[in-house]
Amino acid sequence: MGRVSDAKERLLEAAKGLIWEQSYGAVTVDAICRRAKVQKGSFYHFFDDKSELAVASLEADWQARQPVLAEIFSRNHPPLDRLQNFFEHVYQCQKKLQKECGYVLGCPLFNLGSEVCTRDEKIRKKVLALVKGYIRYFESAIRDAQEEGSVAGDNAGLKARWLFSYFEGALTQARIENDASSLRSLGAVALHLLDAKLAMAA
Amino acid sequence: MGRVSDAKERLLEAAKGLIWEQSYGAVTVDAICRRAKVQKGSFYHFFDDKSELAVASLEADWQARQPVLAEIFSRNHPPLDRLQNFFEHVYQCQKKLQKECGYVLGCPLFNLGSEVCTRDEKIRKKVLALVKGYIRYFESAIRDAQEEGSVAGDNAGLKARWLFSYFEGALTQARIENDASSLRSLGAVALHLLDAKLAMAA
DNA sequence: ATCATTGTTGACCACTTGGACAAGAAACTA
DNA sequence: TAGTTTCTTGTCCAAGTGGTCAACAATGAT
Repeated sequence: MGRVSDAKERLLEAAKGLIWEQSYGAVTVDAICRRAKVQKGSFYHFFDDKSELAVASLEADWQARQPVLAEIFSRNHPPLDRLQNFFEHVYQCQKKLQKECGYVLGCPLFNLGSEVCTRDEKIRKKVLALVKGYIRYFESAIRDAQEEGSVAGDNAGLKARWLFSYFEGALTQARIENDASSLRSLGAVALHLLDAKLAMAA
Repeated sequence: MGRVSDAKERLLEAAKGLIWEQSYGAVTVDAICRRAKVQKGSFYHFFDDKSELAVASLEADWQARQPVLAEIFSRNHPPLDRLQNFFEHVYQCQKKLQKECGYVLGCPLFNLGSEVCTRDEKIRKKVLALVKGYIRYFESAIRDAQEEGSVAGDNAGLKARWLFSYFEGALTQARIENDASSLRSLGAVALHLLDAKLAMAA
């Protein structure tokens, strides 16, 4: 088996944190190693370069979030509740970030994706794959809502994309403003956008 | 008067283009100078550093866009038409970018803003100021629409922010996907989001 | 115990980076 | 014409960059 170590996990965690707090381009390999308490030699033992680490860190983060997402979007909950709970969850996360690290950081996927998409095809592809994952959660909730009649129409795929765009736009704006308060109404606006029967109730 | 030159304008233009196509962090002072065909010494004659150039370039770009924006959002046009025309204009711009440079570039303000907002307060402030400019255009159109009865409610400020979030989210997603086609329905979704009386007509 | 595997260390390198600078060139002014 | 201001040029530098490497250390297998 050889020597064991959690250096790889520490690198993934450090990269995720630094890139989210700053940006992909602003974070150097040295800085990642410093935060992970790992020598640069070890870095290159585990990863070819920063780009590969970023992709791995996106995947690790996605995997780590699965339990929470699966619970929130579980079919045990009424479809519109799933969305409301998801948005509330995001709002709480961003508020917590603001309190703990001083910044509303927005969405790590979109931050990174929009930064490097014209220059790093691998990261771009990975971001797109994970974005699709989120949209599928949205879509299934919307479809179920449409089937039970709490949302109009039968275009769940389209509406999921609209909603996701609004969601990401709001997150990015919150990041730039460094103010999470506008995210409180994410769920209410979502109902509006979806043409929900109980619109503006929440 | 001393020696005259358009090097400053060339630098502004080069910076705008490079940062938009790539990202703030990926663009070096050398690269900007190369594209602008200006020596580095001249760069530092006009600007203190890259950050200051970026701010100046945002401002120059905003000024240059004013005539078009003023016309689109002129009170001569019916309020909902203003929004429809604006979104159509953006769609055409992004399609043109895709054709001419190979990439859908999204919004220069949000791209830059979300990248540097935690590390460069001056750029962040400038981005916020210009964002506010766009939202004010939205708000005035929405308010006029509400007054003439084509949009429900009296919360123009709020709705302008919702719409802007959706708009920016869609732009960023188009950038990451490198596909402008989803921006075609910007206007239609906007009517939906605003609770417009003639929703989905366009 | 020895051995292959796997992870660690820190020195090392070529290259790029932002930025300073002094000398010169172009324009306008007196 | 001489002088002043503004812009240009090319060189130079210290610091930081991504990335390599060979020697070393821990682990489990035989």
